Amino acid sequence: MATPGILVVEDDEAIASGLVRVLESEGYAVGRVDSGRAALGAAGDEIGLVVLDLGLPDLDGLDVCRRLRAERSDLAILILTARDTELDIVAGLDAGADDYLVKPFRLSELLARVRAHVRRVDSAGARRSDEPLAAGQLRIDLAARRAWEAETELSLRPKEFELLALLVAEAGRVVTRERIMREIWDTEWLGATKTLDTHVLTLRGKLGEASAITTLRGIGYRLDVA
Amino acid sequence: MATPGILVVEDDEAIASGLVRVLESEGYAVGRVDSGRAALGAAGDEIGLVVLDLGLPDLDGLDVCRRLRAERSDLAILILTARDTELDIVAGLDAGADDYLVKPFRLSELLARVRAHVRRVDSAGARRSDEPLAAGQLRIDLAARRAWEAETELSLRPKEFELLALLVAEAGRVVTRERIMREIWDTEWLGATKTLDTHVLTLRGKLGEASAITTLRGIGYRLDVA
DNA sequence: CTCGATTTTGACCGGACGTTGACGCTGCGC
DNA sequence: GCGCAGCGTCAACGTCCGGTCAAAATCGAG
Repeated sequence: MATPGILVVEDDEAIASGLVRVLESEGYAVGRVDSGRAALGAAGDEIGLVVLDLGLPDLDGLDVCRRLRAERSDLAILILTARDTELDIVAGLDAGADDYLVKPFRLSELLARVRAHVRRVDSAGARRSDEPLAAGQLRIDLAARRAWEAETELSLRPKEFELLALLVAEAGRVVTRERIMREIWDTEWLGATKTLDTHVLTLRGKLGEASAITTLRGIGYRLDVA
Repeated sequence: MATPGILVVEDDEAIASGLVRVLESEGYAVGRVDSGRAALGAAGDEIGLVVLDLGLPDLDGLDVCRRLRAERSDLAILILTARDTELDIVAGLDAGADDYLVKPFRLSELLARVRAHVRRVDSAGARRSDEPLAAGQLRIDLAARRAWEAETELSLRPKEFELLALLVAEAGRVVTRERIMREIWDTEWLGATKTLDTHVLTLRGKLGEASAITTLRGIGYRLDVA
């Protein structure tokens, strides 16, 4: 499982299937249940993120949240609700939720937050941390957050590491600027900013001859290894 | 089916005939019906995209959408409507729509989206994007964005690459100037401009003897391989 | 709060790339 | 054979995109 699965817990048919469709179109593996009890049963190891509606028919949503948190400390929980008072939000976060979205919400905002949580879960080690990432001389240990070129370890800063990991994962293929910005900086706004360029620059400086980051003008970058 | 047909479902006479006219002038095969019931009957295999207005006289538009989706999972559905709240959009996407356009919309935006969907439907059916494209000595890797002739890699600029990819994909068949301008330059304005000619020129210079770009006077170009 | 590490910004530069326009060529209809 | 329209060819130009670097802002540990 490259990306962890998402479980949608929502009893309103229209909203639920809409959410599932949108999330699936983003490439996530999505499961869906319509009650709190079912949620507790369905949140297996393959689930990395739960999108939880609070207005459930059987159990209290916050209670479900607490139990999920108790079972799986590494799970990301995103609460959806119509209640927006400060107290509600505090209660939700206290119950172990990682995030809180008030209905009606904008889809783009939900997706942005889902991306953020998936990324967090991804790199926190819920992912097959031993799934060895490599290309040519480059080896990457996501769990330990370390990278080697041949036998020498690279000294990378956090963002540099994420960028290199993405490029290695897609070695030989073009990775668009848009995608990089989305996955590492969580934004689509790729206007006049030199952030990506600068990081590519420093990465190039730290890589040897055997690994080259090729620029595809107007498109993105591609990691080419000997 | 080179380009999938488009079905316009709209009961307002003025809007409908306007849409049909514009889409036809873009080179699409366009059908038109003015009721939900007729839409369900008219959406045959030759239809790749349905432009669906939600304010229909007989059936509920979302219902039509759901039924279309149930019958043809590969169909692209673009909804037109005056309702623009987030909930409406979620409901629309839930009903199986792929896209959503709020009236009043700009024609250019509609056309851009139609293009995007047609492209998707087009390529989803035939080839996978990571499947290497080839014709004769020419090989093209869309994912890596590289091209080879025999064993030597070609050094192509962005537009040249896209042009060659299109020609290779249609190798042996004529590709009209109109289509090239639409797919690569996203415009139909093929008046007095030497842009295409120049790119064909440079491409010819970079290709060897085994691959020839034949000119079809007044029509377009055809890639002929040994 | 302070300091150092890390990230982001902004200015500047260089060059690749796309486009244009003038001119020459060629096929095709008359 | 003539002329026209469509295409080939080439050099030149303007634009946009990415590379580069230093300085500023932000973050995070202590």
